[in-house]
Amino acid sequence: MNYFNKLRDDIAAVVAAVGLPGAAFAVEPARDPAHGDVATNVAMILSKVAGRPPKELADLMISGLKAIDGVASADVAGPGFINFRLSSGFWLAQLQQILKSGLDYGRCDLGQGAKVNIEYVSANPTGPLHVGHARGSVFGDVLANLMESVGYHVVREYYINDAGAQVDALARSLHWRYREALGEALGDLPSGLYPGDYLRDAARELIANAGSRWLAVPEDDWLPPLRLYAIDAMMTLIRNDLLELGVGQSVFSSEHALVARGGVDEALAYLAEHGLIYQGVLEPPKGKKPEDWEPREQTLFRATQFGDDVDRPLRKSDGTWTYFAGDVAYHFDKIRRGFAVLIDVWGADHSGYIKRMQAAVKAMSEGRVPLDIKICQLVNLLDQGQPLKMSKRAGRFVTLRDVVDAVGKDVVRFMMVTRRNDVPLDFDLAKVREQSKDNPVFYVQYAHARCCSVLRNAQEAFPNVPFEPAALGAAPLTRLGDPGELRLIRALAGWPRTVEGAAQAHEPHRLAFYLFELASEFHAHWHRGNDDPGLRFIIAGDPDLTAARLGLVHAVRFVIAGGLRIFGVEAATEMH
RNA sequence: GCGCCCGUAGCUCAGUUGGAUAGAGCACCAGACUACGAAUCUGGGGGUCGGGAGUUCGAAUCUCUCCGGGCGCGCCA
Repeated sequence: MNYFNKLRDDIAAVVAAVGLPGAAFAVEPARDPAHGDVATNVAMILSKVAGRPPKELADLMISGLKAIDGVASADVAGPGFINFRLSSGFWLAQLQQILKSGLDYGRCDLGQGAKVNIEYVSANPTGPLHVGHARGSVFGDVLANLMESVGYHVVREYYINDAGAQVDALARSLHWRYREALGEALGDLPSGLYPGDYLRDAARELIANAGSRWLAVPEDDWLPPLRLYAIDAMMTLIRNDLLELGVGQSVFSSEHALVARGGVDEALAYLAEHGLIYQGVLEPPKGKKPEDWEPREQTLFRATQFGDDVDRPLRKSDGTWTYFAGDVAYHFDKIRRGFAVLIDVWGADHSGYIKRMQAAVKAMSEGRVPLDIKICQLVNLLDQGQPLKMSKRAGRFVTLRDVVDAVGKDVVRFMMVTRRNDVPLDFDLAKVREQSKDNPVFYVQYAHARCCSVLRNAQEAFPNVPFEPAALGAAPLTRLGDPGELRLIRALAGWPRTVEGAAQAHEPHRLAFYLFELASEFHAHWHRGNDDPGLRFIIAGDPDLTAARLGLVHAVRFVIAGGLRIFGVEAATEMH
């Protein structure tokens, strides 16, 4: 389906036929349409290994290249590029392919069913998700959709950090609110506990379920059960927030459960067997020595053997595991579950942990399982250009739910992947409600709605002509030939390559840019019809031409809707 | 002090994994509606790709080094 791949195979066959060695060369869209449709650097790449000038090699191959199916012309240009122009028959065949594939155009089997684990969100279960979580949630979810669409078997996962001091604080916070709700006058909430009304709600539910049975017992007795109760309540909250956003992991892995079943011991035993754990003393960080620094002997992982800067501690001085030890065990578990690729989606504040985690995975998988860690930078929440103030300390922050309720899930989802994950993103509540080109969600959906609109109108104009995509595949598509129409077809035919590239790079934002550009091409072509009515899609009295052009409209609609489906965004059929 | 990320038009950002003359949008200027939906479109000006050096046929992209911004830096997760 990705015609660049097909052409590369054809070109490679010509290379072999003239007796040149194989090489990794590129087949790409020509940068300038004046150059042609497709360009390859094969002659320049081969010139290095063959020790002959690119031009000479190109001349050697040119007659073979011109004979490739679908190639209308091939020319040598510039420093040794070979530019191809593809035949109109070739482009019409692409269009037919789109009409045949429908919403599935662009799907492929690149991944060949390989198992990929994508872990995302993994927010601590201490409260509802805030707007900062939206980016990682959507990024992970869209990346998962994208990987599935190119043939990977994807498992979407959430790691619940339910084993540390934070969930103890959560349990104490719940107990405080519980006592409060049962009538005790407690005054201000002690520092270190979680404010926020959601725990008042949880306390009231607790009373409904358990009455006052946790009131008069010592902390050692109420803490473990209330911790479980609180984590469960918070995870319910979080899951519901995620569902509101259209995000749904299928696997929720509990750190507590992992530790309880000996996962940490197993992972560390594996590392110990391979001689990667030792007792040692770390140097203080240079130039920033903490005031309370004391040399301390710790259990360390030899991360430096796998590219990290220092060896990393696995055990705290009180004998319990560090967070890193738990994460090592968790990734060991993922490796043992047989994933070929691991992807973690983290917030920017965790970027300091990338190297050590990758070192651990490299060590535990003997270099076989790549771990790609995608860092999501901050989202600057604005309203009409003004930053929205939030105070997490006071428990007042803009929740994910607030934002989804305000602008809708489709808008949040699309906007979160309109930037590369590793650059900060401005999210302006006023702007995304605008119906203008400033608002990319609107602009893309508007293009789709226009497609739907013209299809409705056409059916009214020709009540007896079948305009379904299946019928249009056989329509006289050769009636298409206007340069604007061919531009659109070329743009459409580039979709599979865009999907493949985005999937290989784990960069879903590329799809957003593609869709914006495709929408732009479509709007532009639309307006050519304003200036020249002969270019409109619906031509009264010419059902054949209308049918051919509606084939193009259907194709645009399919690609936009298929792209939006990867984003998990509805393709609107009308704008209001 | 060290590590990672970022630095591209006045602003917000792309740049197809090293390719040809670096591209969009916003803003600014000049135009296009008795409409297949003008919520849009057409044209114009605007650049030392943070600076410098290197690698090669060729660098925004790779290496080194400075400058600037963000995040992080042994018992927080």
